Amino acid sequence: MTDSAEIPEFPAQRGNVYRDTWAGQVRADLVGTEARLAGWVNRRRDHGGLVFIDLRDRTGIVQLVFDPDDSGTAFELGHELRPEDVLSVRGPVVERSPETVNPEIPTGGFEVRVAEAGLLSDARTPPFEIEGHGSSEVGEETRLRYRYLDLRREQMREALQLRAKLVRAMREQLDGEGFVEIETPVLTRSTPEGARDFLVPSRLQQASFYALPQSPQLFKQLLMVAGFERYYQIARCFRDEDMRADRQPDFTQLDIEMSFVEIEDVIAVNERLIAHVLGAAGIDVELPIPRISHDDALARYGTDRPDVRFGMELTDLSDPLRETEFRVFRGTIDSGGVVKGLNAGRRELPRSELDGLIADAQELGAKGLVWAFREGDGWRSPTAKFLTAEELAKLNEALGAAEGDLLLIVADEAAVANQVLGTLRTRLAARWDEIPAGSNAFCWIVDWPLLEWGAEEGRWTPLHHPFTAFEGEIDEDDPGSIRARAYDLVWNGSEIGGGSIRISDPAAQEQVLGLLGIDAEEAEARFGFLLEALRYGAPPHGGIAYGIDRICALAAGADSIRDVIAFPKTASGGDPLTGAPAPVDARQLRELGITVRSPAPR
RNA sequence: GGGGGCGUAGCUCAGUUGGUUAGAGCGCCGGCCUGUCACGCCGGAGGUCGCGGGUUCGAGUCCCGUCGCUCCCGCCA
Repeated sequence: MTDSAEIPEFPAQRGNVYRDTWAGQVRADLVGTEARLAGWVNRRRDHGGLVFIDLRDRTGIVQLVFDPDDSGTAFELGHELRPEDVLSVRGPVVERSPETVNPEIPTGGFEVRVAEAGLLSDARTPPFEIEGHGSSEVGEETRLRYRYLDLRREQMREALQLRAKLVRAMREQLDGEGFVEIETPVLTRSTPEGARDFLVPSRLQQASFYALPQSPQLFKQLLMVAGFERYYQIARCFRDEDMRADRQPDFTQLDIEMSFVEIEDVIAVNERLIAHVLGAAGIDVELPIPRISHDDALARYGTDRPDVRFGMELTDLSDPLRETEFRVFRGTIDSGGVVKGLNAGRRELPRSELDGLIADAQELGAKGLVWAFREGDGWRSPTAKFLTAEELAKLNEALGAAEGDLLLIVADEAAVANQVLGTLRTRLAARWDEIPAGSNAFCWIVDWPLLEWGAEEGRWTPLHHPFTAFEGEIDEDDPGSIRARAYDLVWNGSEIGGGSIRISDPAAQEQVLGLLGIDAEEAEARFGFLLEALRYGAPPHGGIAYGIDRICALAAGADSIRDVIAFPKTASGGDPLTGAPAPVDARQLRELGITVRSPAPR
């Protein structure tokens, strides 16, 4: 942060009772003027006869000098100050003498000599240091318990301010393209399908419940029927599923829908949008964003959200091995599975790390993992003895293996092989620094199947949602072959957005619901309002929804979306700060007609 | 629902094969210090080793249970 050219824009503070200058604003142009600042004591360096205080506000840090020659009373106060005390000061901005300049901070060439100071709030010693000592990170639970202190840290201040900037850029771009921002309800109706709903009991209609929206999907389609044509919303959404580093029970979506559009129209608008939004974070997006078909993504990267910043693509080795005598491979192929390989490049790995890779593969669901190093025309590998020289040569060729390359091979059901190798691919690339630092790669995943067979449910289930439009006619005998008019946007291996053209023909909608095992009666009960609306003149329409938390986390370089959410929840859905979720008064429950057995209400 | 990791001072952590009074850095408190910026120097306080039970002459350490945090799988239309 030594780039003094970049002076952030701070709101004017003239006329404010406590402050006319932000800490981060103390620069050359203020030298010789008198400034009033207010903020928190970041650090104190007390030299006995001279006290330095680093004053922190939202914009940065500036050094205050408390010198008895300037003001005896202020000096006395300076002596008493402790970290996180809230302070207001007045005094001249001066340039520091050359030997006292601190090149580490933007305001390091200047300081404020305090003529007058007031303690606005006496702070208790914080449970952790706001500006810590580098490497040691405070535990997440402690951070969340005192989130208001955690948010004082530079990293969190900047993350939330970046988030605000990105959201502003979203509105700028969409407003400029004629979109209308419209709010949809948070208390709405459960439309079971997909994720588990959060339910809210109705007091006025007991035994009935609202559901919090998993997305504004149906409302935005109704808005298209209503003729708004271009809609967006920064929408809070709720899903009662288990958490991850990139999943919270409540999260924020940029929800967009457009009428009279086809895939190309939606993609064009969204490429401009994403370029503008990420441009606000200083990230260049090269347009057009490349497209990869869903099948290709699985074949080459083992996942429908591939990280395309690096190669190490997967190779299907089933063909060269179709006649092999090696039972592990042959058996898998004969029973409909695949043998897939990954050329991890030239590596020297000790046996212990190779064993570790096998353990990783097993943890991910594989029965095992074959490793090999190309050596001459064959392999150095425990598995080499089971394969003929001819097979080894074919495999080396298929994998593009050069001398010394490490080859990793999984034989399993296609889904397992892809999951294992796809995960190892990204893990190993990260471990071996194969991902160019600071690089960004985007891709659209297109040409999705509409449905997949849900073995657990024993029926076909949508890959996106039941309102996704499809290509051509529906083949009732082969639902798996139907292609969806859907697209996902993937950034560095994270799915940041997904959408589709929607079904605007009520008959087609009923047909798809039928494939999902929802008959006309049930469809009417659950989605009747949508089907009815579609009968009153629905334009062709489609849209997309972005995970704002994920976009911000990626833009901020954060490992978890919790670092770009002001008050996130823990992995068990709790908030250590407020104590939510919590029992409620017995009276509240009585009013709702709810009986709770355990834990006992207060 | 399943698997991995973690839980010791306010914070971040170390703690040997089960063995005397559980340590370090930072922070905190007191003193000294007029150019520091992770200020420095001297001194000091601070512990239910997550919680409960068990084994043992003896448990931070071993066993069982439980709670919490975290990562992953399942799940997330």
